[in-house]
Amino acid sequence: MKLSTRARYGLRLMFALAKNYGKGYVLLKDVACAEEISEKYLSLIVIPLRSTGLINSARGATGGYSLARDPSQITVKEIVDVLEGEALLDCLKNPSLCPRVSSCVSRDVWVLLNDKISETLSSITLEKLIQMENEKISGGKIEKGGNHEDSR
Amino acid sequence: MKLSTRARYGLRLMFALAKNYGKGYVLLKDVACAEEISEKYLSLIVIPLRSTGLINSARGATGGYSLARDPSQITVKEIVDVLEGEALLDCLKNPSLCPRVSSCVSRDVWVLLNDKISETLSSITLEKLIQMENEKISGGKIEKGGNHEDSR
DNA sequence: TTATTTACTACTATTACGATAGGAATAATA
DNA sequence: TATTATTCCTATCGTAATAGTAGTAAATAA
Repeated sequence: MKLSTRARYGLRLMFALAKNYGKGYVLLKDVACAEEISEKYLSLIVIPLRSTGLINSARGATGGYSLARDPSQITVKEIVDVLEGEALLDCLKNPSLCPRVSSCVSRDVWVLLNDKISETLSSITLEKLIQMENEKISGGKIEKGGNHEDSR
Repeated sequence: MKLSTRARYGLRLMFALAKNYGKGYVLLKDVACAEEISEKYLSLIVIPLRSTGLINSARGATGGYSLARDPSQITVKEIVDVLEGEALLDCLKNPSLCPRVSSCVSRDVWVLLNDKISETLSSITLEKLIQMENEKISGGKIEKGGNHEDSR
């Protein structure tokens, strides 16, 4: 039940692309630098995201990556599924793996949990994340009127 | 986001103890046999469950393990937390680990997910699991008298 | 004493994870 | 055409976690 860095980095990458949606390609180098992630490592993470059709890519000079769909049309679940695999447990997708599936109550727990996770992650789109960040910035900074230096 | 076998086996063990609650000690050997889990491996899993106070143990002949509390008072969350660690991510419990915590929107996603998982697992007690199994059995078998159809 | 059980410690094999390295393919541009 | 900048592909590697085995010590009821 630990979250892999793959998924975490992947989400940050997708978020960066989302913020640039409609403005052309984004360089992996720039994302890697801004997010302080190894560019090489990020370049591995990006591959499944591309082959699943979540992002587009263009080689060569002026190339880069861009979101394949509007940020409102991409959920965190899609990203996590690609980078982490869909199921919490193999017998969830593949019941034939275990002979005791039909009578297994503990499996029912995991099915339920898996559904809850899916539901939660499905409800969060990249657009929503952008909104969250905006609210965070305007909420954390000068709140109308009295101004003071922003921390950091 | 894979579930470890530790947690899965642990839940099955706890469930077995729950079904025997109030009837004395259960032998690890019996659980291991019934659940087709290596007794040795199970004997490792049982240790943290004991030291957290979820179960009691007694050595020697006529010894064994028993649930420390009523099945209605033990949630799946407690079991999972013991065997798998509480947080989906280190920076959730320990924000100081990451300098970008305050501005990190993706972290907010994981916080939200973590809460949902906790909430879900907290809502399932061992007693509930016993009920689920009973319904499963009576639902799958012949309905006595043919009166009420509890279609779950 | 003996049989039975938990408790403890050490070891091992396998896999997954996080990361690095080097170069090939592609495209813009000078 | 040569150069440069980028994605793309494959291979490798060290470390840690996971799943599991093994052997022995300690406790306890009979």
